[in-house]
Amino acid sequence: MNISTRGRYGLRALADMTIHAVNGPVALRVIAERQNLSESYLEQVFSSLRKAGIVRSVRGAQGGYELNRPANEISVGEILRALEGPITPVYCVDDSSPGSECEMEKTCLTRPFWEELRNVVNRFLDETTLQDVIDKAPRESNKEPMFYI
Amino acid sequence: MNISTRGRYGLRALADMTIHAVNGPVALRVIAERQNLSESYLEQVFSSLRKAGIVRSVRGAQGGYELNRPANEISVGEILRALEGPITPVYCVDDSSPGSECEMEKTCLTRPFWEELRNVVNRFLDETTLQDVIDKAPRESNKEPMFYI
DNA sequence: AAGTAATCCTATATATTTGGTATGATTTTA
DNA sequence: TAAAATCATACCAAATATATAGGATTACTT
Repeated sequence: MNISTRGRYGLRALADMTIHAVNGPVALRVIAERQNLSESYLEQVFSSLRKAGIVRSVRGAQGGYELNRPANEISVGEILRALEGPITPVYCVDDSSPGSECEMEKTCLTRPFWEELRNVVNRFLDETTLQDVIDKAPRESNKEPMFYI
Repeated sequence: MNISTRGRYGLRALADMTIHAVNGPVALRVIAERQNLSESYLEQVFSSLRKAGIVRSVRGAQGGYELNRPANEISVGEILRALEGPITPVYCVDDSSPGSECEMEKTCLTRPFWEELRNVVNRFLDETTLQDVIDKAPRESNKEPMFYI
């Protein structure tokens, strides 16, 4: 039951970017340094976020990334799904990708339970926004450089 | 955000065992056959369940496993934790194993969020019992052999 | 125009985890 | 004594995660 580094780094980097955005885009180099993450790895992460419409990029010198929408209109579910794929405790209750249905769907003893767990998790993730994440973050983290989770 | 086969097979095997228990222990060979699982792999799974006090074993011919407590007194959280280790979306909010604390605990931007997610998941898992899982299972599954999730 | 700073893209490498199999020992019943 | 079961541990192959590397492209600055 684990979120990989893509999701962890991605969410943390987004929170960092949002907090430190003054005006104009923020370069990955800056985020990577502040959060002690690999810039190259963040590139891959932000590529996914851009393709999902969560951030937009500005290329060239003085470029970088910025949120594509206000932080309170971006759910954590959306972010994690962009980075991790469908969030589901077991693949067989992933209703997002047709063809992934378990063949014993109708008779499986545990399927109804897993569906419920999936719903509990996704409901929470979809109700929580990037802004909520930031609001819950400790104060000091807005001032000093962070290190890795 | 995935539960591995240990947790999936384990929960399904337990549900199967509970449903089909008449009196006396059920052999893994029978469960494995009915649920189309590897008996050898189930041995490892049930070894963990036994050490966690969820099932008890009867050795020798005509032996097998049976629940160590009524199904409505065994939570899914207990089962999954025995098979998967601590259920936590990110390792750094695993409060069960001391020493695993993230060093940036106090200042991490995302830690409070991950803690909340961990709590949402574990609350649900601890509130749901093996009996609940069975009660939600489709009727037919009590009669016919199942196949794998 | 040149240099630089940034994103973008894709291939590759390495380490870890997962999902088992295999082997044999031990225990108990028939 | 034979058979049926748990118990314990070692091992292995494949998949996945976690990056690193190298270059191409774009745009700003001087």
